Amino acid sequence: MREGGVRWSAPGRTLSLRFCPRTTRRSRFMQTDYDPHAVEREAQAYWMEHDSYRVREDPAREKFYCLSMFPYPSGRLHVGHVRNYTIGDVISRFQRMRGRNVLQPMGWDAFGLPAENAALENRVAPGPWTRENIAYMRSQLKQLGFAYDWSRELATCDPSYYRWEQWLFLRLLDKGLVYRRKAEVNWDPVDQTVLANEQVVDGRGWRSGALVERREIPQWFLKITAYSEELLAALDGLDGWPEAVKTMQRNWIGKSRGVQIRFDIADAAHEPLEVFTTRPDTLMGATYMAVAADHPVAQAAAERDPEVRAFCDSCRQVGTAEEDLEKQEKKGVRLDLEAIHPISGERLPVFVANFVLMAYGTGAIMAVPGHDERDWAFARKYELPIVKVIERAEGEPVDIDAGAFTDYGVLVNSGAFDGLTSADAFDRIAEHLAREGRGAVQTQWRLRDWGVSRQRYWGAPIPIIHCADCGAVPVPESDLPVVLPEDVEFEGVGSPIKKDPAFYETSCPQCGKPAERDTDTFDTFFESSWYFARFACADNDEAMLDERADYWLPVDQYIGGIEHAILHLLYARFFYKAMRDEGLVASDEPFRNLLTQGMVLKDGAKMSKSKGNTVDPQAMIDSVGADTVRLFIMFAAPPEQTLEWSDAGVDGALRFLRRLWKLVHDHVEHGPVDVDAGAPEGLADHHHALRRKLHETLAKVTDDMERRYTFNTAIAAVMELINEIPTCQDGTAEGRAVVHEVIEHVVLMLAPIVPHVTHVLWRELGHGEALVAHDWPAVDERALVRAELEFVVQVNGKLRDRIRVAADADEETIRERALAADNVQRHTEGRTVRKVIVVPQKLVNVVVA
RNA sequence: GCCGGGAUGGCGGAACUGGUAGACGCGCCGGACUCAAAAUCCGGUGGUGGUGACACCAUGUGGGUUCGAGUCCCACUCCCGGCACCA
Repeated sequence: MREGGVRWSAPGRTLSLRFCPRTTRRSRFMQTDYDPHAVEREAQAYWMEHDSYRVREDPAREKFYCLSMFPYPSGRLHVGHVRNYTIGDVISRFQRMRGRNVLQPMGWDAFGLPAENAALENRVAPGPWTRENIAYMRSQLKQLGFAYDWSRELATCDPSYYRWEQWLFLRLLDKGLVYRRKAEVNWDPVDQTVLANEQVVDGRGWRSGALVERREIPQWFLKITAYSEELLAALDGLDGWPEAVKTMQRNWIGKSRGVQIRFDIADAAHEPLEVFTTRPDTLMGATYMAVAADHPVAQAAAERDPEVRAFCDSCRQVGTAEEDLEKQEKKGVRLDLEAIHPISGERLPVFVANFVLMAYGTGAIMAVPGHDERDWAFARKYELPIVKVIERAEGEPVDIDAGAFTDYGVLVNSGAFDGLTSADAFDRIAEHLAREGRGAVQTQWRLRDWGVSRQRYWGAPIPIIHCADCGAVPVPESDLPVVLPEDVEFEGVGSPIKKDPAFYETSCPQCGKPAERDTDTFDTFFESSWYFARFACADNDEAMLDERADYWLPVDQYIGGIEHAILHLLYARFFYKAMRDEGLVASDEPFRNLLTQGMVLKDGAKMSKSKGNTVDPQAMIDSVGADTVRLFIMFAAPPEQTLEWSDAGVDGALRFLRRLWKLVHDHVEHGPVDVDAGAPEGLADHHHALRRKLHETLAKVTDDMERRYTFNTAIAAVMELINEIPTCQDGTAEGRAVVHEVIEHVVLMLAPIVPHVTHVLWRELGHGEALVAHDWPAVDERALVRAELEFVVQVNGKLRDRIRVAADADEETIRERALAADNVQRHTEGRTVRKVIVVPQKLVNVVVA
């Protein structure tokens, strides 16, 4: 049972001696000095012995699912992890004190590239390497005292985990949400292998140094685009998400309304060119066309013209990363074709250009250099005409020679459409084209389907068998999981399972003839797209999810790095909706509230081994203890902001905990406290003042922890409160009782942040029941009463004086007192008072001529 | 290149809804304790001028709105995150 909130002078209390430290079990004398390691050992032993963080589903209690993004087991925790997990732990512990049934699980995002790299470097297979890392990092998390329910731990590299995503993949395949097509990868022609984008450095393979080529291979895709509309619309309902993240996702999904226009080619036998534009109002300014290097028109031209062929080949000598493509110098080659403008009938040259992407829209564009910056730069370079067709509605006329004008405006040089606004012209031109059968209004999305095939070893096998006769055949459910062999030799490049007949040789489930398994593995975002659901029922080997998921989901608070704002969070949202439509979960969105933490920097730069500016949290835990690390990291900056690491700041945190320890020690050493002497009624002024400060602080800290998540200001407020304690150490029983109330509340308020030291201090304060079972204290409204208020007085917005007035003074009185203040008199003397603005509780501004 | 974010003392940061700029901590300076040092405790600490009361300047840069701007608007500089195969 929980001990109630701390109550002071409860009516009818007969025992006035609140505690007797000398008779408390275990500690006859409190340690004089703060010994973080002894304290942390004791607290952790208690939690383990009592299984304090094990949670069970309890429909009678309000649940709170608090989740931090699980780590990739790279070997050791880094400071970013410590920050992420401390934030999650503070929120979890706070919510628990608020009476919620809190689930805080932890697991391992265990598949991924680094294990393969480590395998090459150290000649350890990815499996054992990963599991060793997990064991070490788990011990680190335990040392940090995070309140995880370890019984739910999972690792995505375990077949008991990935079998269910193989199962779901086949369900989605069945449903038509999975398909196979060719798609481009980074190909290293020397190592004969596919490279990840990060393995392409300046266009070359990181190991071989060879120029990377884009190459097409067959891959599996998930139809995330089937959910484009819902993924976009549902963002509006995610009130608990940061605006910045929602904006990024909206832009990523990129819904746009435009017109698909057909341009005939002068050679009547030629297929027409289809383009998509969001600016049909600029159609009359189109002076040339451009197609992607992979566009059939460019490919056909390459057959005829060696120069075009060379250009198209050179376009392939770039990785697949959009950043690389966009940063290239805009180049093109003119084709031996002319397009016909659908309205003017003018002939337009057609280029193949490296800035047109086959993956977006139709792979062809109409270029309007007057009103698009890229088109403008390209036109300048190749001396193509630039025509102004949009004019500003008012103000200076547009100078098209200085640069493209991309705003909306009024049409000029557009024949029958002159004088229309851009918005009207959009509709009129779209109608015109539709009538002529040359175009139609269309919605275009930037979002592309999710390619999930990876040509790598250390991932979950894709449960498909390729049969010469039957094609791609799903592995029967009864044969799942397809287990990844872990006892492999990992040397050189290429995936071991692609060379392992024992893995890939099998028979076709349909016809029984010899067939081969798919040797690709899933993108690791696949695992991280549903792990949060599996934590609800990680032990179920009969089903992916069960009714426990209905109790815990959705996640009430998700915490992770801002770098996951788009990909991970969008894939997880998509997965959740797909799982919902499979009847696996009951809600629409996986994460009700999202907190995106900032990076941790050292000397103004991201920590990295190459820069040699890393901080190892383990060394810190070893020297100053977990509580100090937790305290510093929460005090140094609010969670969403980048955090600048400071060793000096760590010392400051340790010093604070020593002071706190000493404060409690000295207080306890004084012997029992008569708490009734601190009854709120009739306290001396300075005692009432401290008590008011306490309850004001409690109100602020509660708000900071619950609503604002600004733990740095919560800690600062507690420090301020502690700094006021000496005002009441006056040797009176009343002062001592108030100080006692303050100290107990300080320990409670700090409990979510520094759980070990507060656990021990709470016991030293004479409580038989552990702090972990205690509720968050309540604010005593009676303590907040003030007789007087201070107002700041400004003259013309500059601070000139301060006045104290009775709390219930009316505005007229405040105004009079403000005008009468000495320094206000000096600044208003001989000038006319024009206006007096009174801001309640705060300030008076006297406006003079 | 495109999308998102940030910039406040010597440093990390505070100022929550347009209302006291610099809370809290670090560092530094001075003092106490000590044979001495460390640790600890007490006091001071944005800049300039003034013995002082005070005054002026100051939130990346330049403009604007307002009685009042760190906060809102416009333009720019630099830094950070993401860009679909790092996680």
